[in-house]
Amino acid sequence: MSKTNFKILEKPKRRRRTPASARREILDAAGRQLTKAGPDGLRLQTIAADLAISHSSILHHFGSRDGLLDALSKDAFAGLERDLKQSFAQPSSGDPATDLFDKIAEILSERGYARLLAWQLMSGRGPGESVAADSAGGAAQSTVGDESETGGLLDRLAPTVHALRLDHARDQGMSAPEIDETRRLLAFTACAVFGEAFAGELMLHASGLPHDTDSRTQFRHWVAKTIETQVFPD
Amino acid sequence: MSKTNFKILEKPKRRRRTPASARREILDAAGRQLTKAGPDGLRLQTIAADLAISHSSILHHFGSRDGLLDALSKDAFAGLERDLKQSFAQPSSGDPATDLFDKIAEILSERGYARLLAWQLMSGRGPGESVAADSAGGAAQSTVGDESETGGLLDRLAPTVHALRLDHARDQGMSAPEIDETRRLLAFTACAVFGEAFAGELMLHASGLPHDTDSRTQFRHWVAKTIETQVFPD
DNA sequence: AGCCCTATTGACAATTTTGTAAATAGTGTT
DNA sequence: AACACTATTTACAAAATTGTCAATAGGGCT
Repeated sequence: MSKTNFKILEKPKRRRRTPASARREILDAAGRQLTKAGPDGLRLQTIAADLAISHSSILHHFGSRDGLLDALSKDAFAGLERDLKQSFAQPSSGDPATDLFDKIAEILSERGYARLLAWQLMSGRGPGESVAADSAGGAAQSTVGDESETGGLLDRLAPTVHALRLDHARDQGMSAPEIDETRRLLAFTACAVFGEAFAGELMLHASGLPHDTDSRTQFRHWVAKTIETQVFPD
Repeated sequence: MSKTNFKILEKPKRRRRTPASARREILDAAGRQLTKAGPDGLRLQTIAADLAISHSSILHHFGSRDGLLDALSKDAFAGLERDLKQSFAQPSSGDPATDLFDKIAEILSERGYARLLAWQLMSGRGPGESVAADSAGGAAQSTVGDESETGGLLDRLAPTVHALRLDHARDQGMSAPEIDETRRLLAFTACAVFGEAFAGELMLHASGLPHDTDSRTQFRHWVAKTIETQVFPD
C-alpha cells in the first residue's frame, strides 16, 4: 500500500537524562500528581503520562512502584526539612516568631507538603507508624531512619523556643514556663499549621469567610499572629 | 479420587441482609479499611474480604466502585454531623466550651472521621467542590444534601458563638469583637482540631512528649483549654 | 408446603496496572 | 569514527481490579 510515511519527519527524539535528574523529575511529577489528583493519581501510567515518558522508565529508576513511593516519601521529608531549615536560617523582617510561623505555613501549603504528609500518614509509610496490628509482616526493611530525624524536629526545636520563652517571661515579669508546656505549644502549633495548610481553604469556606488566595494568605498571617500570642503571651 | 468431601459439612451458608444493613456493613468496612490501610485499602476485593463476602455483592448494592466511594463520602459527613449534633445537644459538665471542643476533637480522632475527611479532601470528592451549584437538583439521591449542610456548619455556628463572645466581652469589660473575628477563630479552631485529630499523635511524638492514649487525651484537653482562652480571652 | 423476590455468589469478560525482556538511541570515550 | 554504557522505549506477560451475568439460596408470603 502506498505508505505515506515520511521518514524525514519521524522524530524518535528521546531525551536522555542523568539518573539523578530523571529521578528528580519523576519524583516531582509524582508529588504533583498526588497533590493534584489525590492518591489515585499515583499510578505509574499517570505519572509517566505527566512527563510524557514510558512507565518502564520509572521502573528502571526506582525498581518498582513501591520503590518509587518509598523514595517519594523520603524525598518529601528531605525537601520539607531542607525548606524549613532554609526558612529558619533566613533573617526575618518584622516579628521573628510570627514571620517564621508564616513561612512554615506557606511552605506547607504552597508546595504540596501538607498533602504529601497527609498521604504518608494515611498510607502508613510515614514516620508515625503506630505499628498497631500488621497482619502479615512483610515490610521489614525501611532503609533509613527518617523517623528519628523528623520525629525529633520539634523536639530539637524545643530548647531554642523555650529559651526565647524564658526571656520573654522575664521581660514581662511572668513566672517561668515549664519546658513541657513549650513542647505542648509546639505540638499544638504544628497541628494547627498543618491543619491550616491542609484544610485551611475548606475551613475558611465553611466559616463563610472569603477563601481566595489573598484572603487565605491574610488568614495565615492572622493564624501566625494568634499562635504567637499563645507562645509569647503579653 | 477418594474425595473426602462430607456434603454434610458443606456450609453454603449465606447470610442474607436487608439492603440497608448490607449497605451499612459495607460502608463501615470501607471506612475501616480506609483508616487502617489508607486509600489503597479502598479496593472492592479488600473491603469484601474484610466482610467475608464477594466483591460482586458490593457492586450489587452500590452499582460501581465510584458509587461506593460517593456513598462513603456522603455517609462520613452524615455521620460526622450526626455525632456532632448529638454532642452539641448533650449537657456539658464543667466548662461548656472546653467540653465541646473536647468532644469534637474526640469524635474526629476516635472514629475515623479525620482520616475520612482527609481522604475526601485529597481525592477531590469532598465538600469543597460542589459548593457552587447546589440548586442543580437533578440528583435526587435519597440521603441528603450533605455538602451544603456541612459547608455551612461553621457558618451557622458563628452567630451562636459570637453571641457568647459578646456576652463574655461585656462581662470582662472588653470592647465588643467583630463577627469576622469570631469566624476566623472558628476556622482556626477547626484547623487545629482537625490537625490534632489527624496528626496529633505524630506531633506529640515529634515534640518528644509521651504519645500513648492517655497522654493523647490529656493533650486534647489541653488543646481545648488553650483554644478556649483564645475564643474567650480573660 | 410451595412460591416469589432478591441478596449473594461463582465464573467469566474487560480493562487497568505492574513488571519483564529485548531492541533502540543518546552521550561520552577512545 | 567506532565503541561502550545505559537511559529509554516497544512489545509482551502477569497480576490485579472492576464489572457482567446467570445460577443459587435465604427469608418472607400465601
